[in-house]
Amino acid sequence: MPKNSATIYHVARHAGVSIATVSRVQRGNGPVAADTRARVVSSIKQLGYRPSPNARSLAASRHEASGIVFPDLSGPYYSEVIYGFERETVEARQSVLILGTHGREGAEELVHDLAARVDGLVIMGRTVPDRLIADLCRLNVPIVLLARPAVEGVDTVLTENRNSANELVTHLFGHGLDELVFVGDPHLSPDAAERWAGFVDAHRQARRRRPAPPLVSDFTEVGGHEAVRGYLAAALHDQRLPAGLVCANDEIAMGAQRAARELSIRVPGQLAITGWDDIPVAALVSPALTTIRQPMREIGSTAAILLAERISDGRQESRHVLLPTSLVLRASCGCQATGGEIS
Amino acid sequence: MPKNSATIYHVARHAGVSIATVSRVQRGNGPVAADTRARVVSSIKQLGYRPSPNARSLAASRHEASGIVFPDLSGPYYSEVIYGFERETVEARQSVLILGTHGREGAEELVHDLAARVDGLVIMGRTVPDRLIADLCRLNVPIVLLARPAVEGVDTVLTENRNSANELVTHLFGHGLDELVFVGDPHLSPDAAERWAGFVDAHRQARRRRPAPPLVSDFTEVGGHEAVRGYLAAALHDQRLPAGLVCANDEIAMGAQRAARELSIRVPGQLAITGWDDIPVAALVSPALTTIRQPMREIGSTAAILLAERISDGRQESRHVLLPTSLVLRASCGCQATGGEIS
DNA sequence: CCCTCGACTGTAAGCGCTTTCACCTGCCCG
DNA sequence: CGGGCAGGTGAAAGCGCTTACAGTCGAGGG
Repeated sequence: MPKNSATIYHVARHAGVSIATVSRVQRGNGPVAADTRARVVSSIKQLGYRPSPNARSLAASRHEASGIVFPDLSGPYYSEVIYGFERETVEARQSVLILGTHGREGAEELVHDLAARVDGLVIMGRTVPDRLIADLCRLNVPIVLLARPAVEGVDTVLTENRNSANELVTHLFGHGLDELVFVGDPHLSPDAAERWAGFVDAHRQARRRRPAPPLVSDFTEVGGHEAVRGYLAAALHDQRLPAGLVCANDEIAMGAQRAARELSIRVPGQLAITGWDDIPVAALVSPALTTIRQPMREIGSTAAILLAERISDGRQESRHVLLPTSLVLRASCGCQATGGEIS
Repeated sequence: MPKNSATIYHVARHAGVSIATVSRVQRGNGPVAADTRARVVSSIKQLGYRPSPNARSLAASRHEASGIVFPDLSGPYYSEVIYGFERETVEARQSVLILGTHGREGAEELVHDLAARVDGLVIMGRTVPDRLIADLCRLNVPIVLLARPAVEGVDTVLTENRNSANELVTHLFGHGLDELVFVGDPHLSPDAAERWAGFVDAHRQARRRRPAPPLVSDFTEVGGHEAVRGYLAAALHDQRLPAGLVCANDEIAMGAQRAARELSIRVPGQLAITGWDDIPVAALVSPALTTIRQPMREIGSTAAILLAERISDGRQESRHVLLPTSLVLRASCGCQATGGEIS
């Protein structure tokens, strides 16, 4: 029973060559005579040799791995981004390390640890303080930031927010919906801030009254439900129901729908509700959710590609990718369309 | 500008000690005089030293990392399991590597690679062939299997399936629902096979006619929708609608609901629909889905704990954990309850 | 006063690889 | 027939750490 796997020395001895030759065969770089190669290859197979990634990393000072850092790992948004990232990264023969900070105490230390184990890092939104980013940059760790305004020296992947929000709101105005309320917290994420800005833009461009301040909610279904339920109950009491709720993401919108259902408010009859992201269930709920589609997997895969460029091609100048979004019109805003889309 | 981070040698020189002492201070094991320690600690801080995980792994032959392998990374089920796993694993000061096989060609090689980078592996269901598991066992890689029948020499985490399925079906019989159809593919996963078995059990125990064979579907919403839509359309034509659909997971059930809606079949009025897993949206759709709750995060965290036991405590005998599930009664089976639960 | 012992500390041998350099063939060309 | 030149190959120096093992030194006991 081979206690632990064979090393390069075992292979070398078995094939009657030096470890240098084994290394060359296995990496496929240096010149090796055909018969020698055959002998070594056969030994490798017989002994079931596989090089230790650790030793290799140490000697070559690269890791063949990249990491991705999230504030949290739950919910469809993150999981889809990870999906795209993992797929692309593994395709490039790199391992994937993930880390959720979960608002932990020692999060910064964990990120540093992670950074020491990978060739590059993708970091989501405001997961970590700017100082940490700067630290890592100074250590020459390639970094790609997701959904976070561009920073000097690192790449970023963003999705269009402001114009799409404008477009969405303008569409709602077109339905004759007048008083709209934004649900979410612009301070909680750069994305949300942009969406709120676009919301305000649309009002200004349509020469409407300045909209009410955002109905503050975190980005969960439960948070959205709670905020919206309280708000709608009061509005119902005052007989001043708004015409529509523009939610900062789909989960809030789902919570809003639930609140409306509980209060017997018809959607979209009495109240339009829109979301953001187009998470998989948005199309399945009833009424189906009008929302802005974000290419979530593509965010992940784009980040992976940018990172790979930095790592292998040694690109230095920073790139900033802005991915397009699309307005997905469904029933919840008052459209008859069940799945129609306008890009 | 420090090109790359400081090594143990830099710290040693800076503090005027040997690298052994630095190592001792930093690992906190060997005896070190208080003042020496202070000096070294200060140097470490000043130079921003952090030990290279690679070098450490190589020297100590452990990785301080564990890996998790999935067939796919999309959908709420996997993401929740990963959530639980990541959380627990990071808590134990280990890094987390993830790998999705996505039915790739070189998947086995990738798993082997992964195995070489971690201290232990969690593997989901039938993601990889038995032979690979055996290979890894032979290499002394600690392994925890998820949702997969126990195998000699490795740990497993399972959830209760058969009895719960029985209980669910019996409940449906209680609603006076007679002809039930199981939707899913018992051959695709051990879990599904058990659920089907429980479904059959319930029929036998209630002395009913042997149920119709499963309506085959993969585990996605789209797959479920397609299978169910075709089936229901035909059933509608023959005027032989079944009383209920027992879906192998919630996503299939969501697809089934959509199909029913499209065909104007009332749920639960004309057709009861149940799912499995209790994914977050199950409670939010309308009608809310009756389902069996699986403790998804707990599956992940339990796996992490078992793995940690194997790794650090060096436990040898294999353990098999069976996690309980609970029947969650909602509207889609005909219950009035909106969120009631029976454990 | 010498020896023993324990608390510290340093030396050095790996861990398993990559990579540089030097060396050794033949072989071709002048 | 000698020199140059590749293509092959091996020796060896790291990569940055951990960890025996071997010192060193002051204190305490015989």
